[in-house]
Amino acid sequence: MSREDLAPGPETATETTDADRFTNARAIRSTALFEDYTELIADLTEEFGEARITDIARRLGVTHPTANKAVLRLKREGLAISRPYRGVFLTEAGAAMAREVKARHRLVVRLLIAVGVPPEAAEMDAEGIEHYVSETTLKAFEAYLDGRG
Amino acid sequence: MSREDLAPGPETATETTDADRFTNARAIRSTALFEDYTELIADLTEEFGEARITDIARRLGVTHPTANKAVLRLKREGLAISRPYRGVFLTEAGAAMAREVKARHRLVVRLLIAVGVPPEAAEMDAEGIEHYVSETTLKAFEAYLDGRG
DNA sequence: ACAGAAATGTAGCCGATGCTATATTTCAAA
DNA sequence: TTTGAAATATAGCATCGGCTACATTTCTGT
Repeated sequence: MSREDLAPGPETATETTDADRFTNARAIRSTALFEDYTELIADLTEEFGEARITDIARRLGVTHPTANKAVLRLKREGLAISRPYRGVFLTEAGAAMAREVKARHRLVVRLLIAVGVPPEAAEMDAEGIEHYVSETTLKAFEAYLDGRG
Repeated sequence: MSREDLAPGPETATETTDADRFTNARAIRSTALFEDYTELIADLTEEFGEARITDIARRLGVTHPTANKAVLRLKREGLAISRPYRGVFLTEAGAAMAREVKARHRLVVRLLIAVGVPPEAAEMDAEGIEHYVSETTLKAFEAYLDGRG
């Protein structure tokens, strides 16, 4: 006996299922770390002219071996480049991701503040929320902030 | 030479640092899965009187060994109980988590829709966002939805 | 009652993401 | 210039969360 026989549930035909949503969330979870790293490397490069492993690690609150391993993955994915014992730099793809993430971050913070969230909490929560905001939702946020919401 | 010497940055004294935010986000990431499972087990129990591994797996879009392992972790954490080859049930702690998560989920979806996000996108994005919404932000959402925003 | 189907459990693999401990290299100051 | 400190790299460990393959148990229909 399958449960669908007993209770088809609200979803029919082409609707989005629970599984779709969870699968989507899992996919995002796996890219969130890359987004954090590219954004941070962009920040550090702007501030200091380069992003050093030690600084990356300190800003993220992890040990440097952890940061180093993550940078290896970034390089493998074509998002960053670096030479041994030297700073890390973003590729064009990495820089593009960083710009995109930063824009999303700012928009999420602005929206949270606009609906009454204290700035400190908005910054804190945005750090996690930003990764899950879709293009559609982003557009809606923009419209809302432009007073058309 | 440490970078703090060159650029103290905006944070001083008791302010929240980047590292604090990222550490917070990582902590949440590690509980997000438990929240998904407890919420789902609560739903299935209400619908069918029990939550079976196969149904949990299908709803989450994972294989049953994956669901089984997660349930083992839930049991280890005191959030669920089960006997071999039988359905899974929440402990009081698990049920409390489920109630809390469900309330948060509904509130996030309502807020997203209120600021103009299409319901379908709101449901999709809420699945990830809900885990990162703090108590403070939740209160702000409530106030906003009550027209006091 | 029993055979086959369905559900559940277990073993073992993999990659991601954290850690500590230990090289190695670079940098800075005497 | 050289030497000690700082930064970086690497090795090895653990857990999580996904998978496939296979064993076991329960359920169901004849």
